[in-house]
Amino acid sequence: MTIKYLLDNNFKPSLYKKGDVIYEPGAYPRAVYFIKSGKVRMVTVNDDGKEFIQGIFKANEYFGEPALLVNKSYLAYTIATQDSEIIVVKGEDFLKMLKEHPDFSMKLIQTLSHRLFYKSMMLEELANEHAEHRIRTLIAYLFKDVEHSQELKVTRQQLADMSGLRVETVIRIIKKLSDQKELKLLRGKIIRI
Amino acid sequence: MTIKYLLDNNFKPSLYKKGDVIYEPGAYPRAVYFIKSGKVRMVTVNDDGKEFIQGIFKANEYFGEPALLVNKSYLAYTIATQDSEIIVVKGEDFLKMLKEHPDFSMKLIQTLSHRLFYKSMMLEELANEHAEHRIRTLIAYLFKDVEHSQELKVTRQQLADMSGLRVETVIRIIKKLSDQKELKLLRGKIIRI
DNA sequence: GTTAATTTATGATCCAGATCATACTTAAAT
DNA sequence: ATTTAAGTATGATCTGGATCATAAATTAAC
Repeated sequence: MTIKYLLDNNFKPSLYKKGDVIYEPGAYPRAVYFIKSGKVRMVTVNDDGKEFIQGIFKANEYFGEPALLVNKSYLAYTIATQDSEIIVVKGEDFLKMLKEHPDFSMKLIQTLSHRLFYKSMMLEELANEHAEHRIRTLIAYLFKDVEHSQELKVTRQQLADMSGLRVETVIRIIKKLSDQKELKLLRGKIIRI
Repeated sequence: MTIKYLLDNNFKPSLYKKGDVIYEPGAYPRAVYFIKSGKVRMVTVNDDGKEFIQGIFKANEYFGEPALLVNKSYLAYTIATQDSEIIVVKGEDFLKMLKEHPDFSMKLIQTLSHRLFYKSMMLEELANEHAEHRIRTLIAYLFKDVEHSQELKVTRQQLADMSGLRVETVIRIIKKLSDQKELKLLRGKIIRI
């Protein structure tokens, strides 16, 4: 796995504290970021300060390549949502990795394809579907890595920031879905049935 | 360029007539589609029949790889918007191309990165911005390959289908932008100032 | 274990943009 | 050159979800 490869090749992780900004919009990309431990959120923020969550990245994932590869400045903030160890791989080293390891290159293509899938799905939702449908789709998507009768580790605010809705709306819809037995609520937590 | 490579290697284009459906949602991906000539639109359609334009592809571009590479069925329809010659490259052949031509692999990574950029930008718009802002951003994006005082070859309906708005709303906003001299209207056509 | 900060909850009001309806203009088809 | 279809235009009404306000329940911090 890639992180191990990097550590074996003497790349050192940097420490980011919860809340630290890793990069911000407008900055010129110089590196790709591999998460050894921790979690980050990638968000765009509009003029009113409203956040939209473009993605959440956790241990063993990486982020920041698209901007680097197309040589455009970042669109989003990336912020550590908990203390994290992140290996910052300089652009040139990343390109070398791609060149020298076709299997990694292939993996990257698949990763990018997955992200495109998610974004296409959400675009369709935001463009055409009403609040309830959006939340249903989003929850179904998030439930896919959650066991039965386990909880979703996501707040209503985060669901709002992923779906383009407001917290109050999300809260009302979750309640409704719970009434319709599509999910369970346990002390506020959303539980997969 | 890739199309030339394919033709030189004896891949033959298929003909699709205007309106022909190249693939549809749910179908299992078996190929990647290279456009020799013509144009296609990729659209998702919701239960009410409302379309959302996920992308427009023209000569020398290709489409359909993400679904193939992550091995998931298609989300969208792809429809020829004019008579088109399209080289249908079977999955295995496409994978072979990727393996044998690292430069192509690199190009693909960049292409996917570009598409991600566009989708991230539009997600932010659909999630957080009002109609006028969305249309401004979208038009600015489309104007980037349009000369000064040249027209945008896009209808109001298409702008609506790319922005998640309704035609009437787009028409009203375009009119307003024209009043504000942000663009010119010539017999209905949108002209870059 | 107590205080502070998040998160969840719920009602009341408001408004941007959807929807409906109808007409005009431009481009395409025959 | 006409008919037909597609696209643009504009007013009137309606509505889903935003916004505002206020409080209760959890969780985190000290």
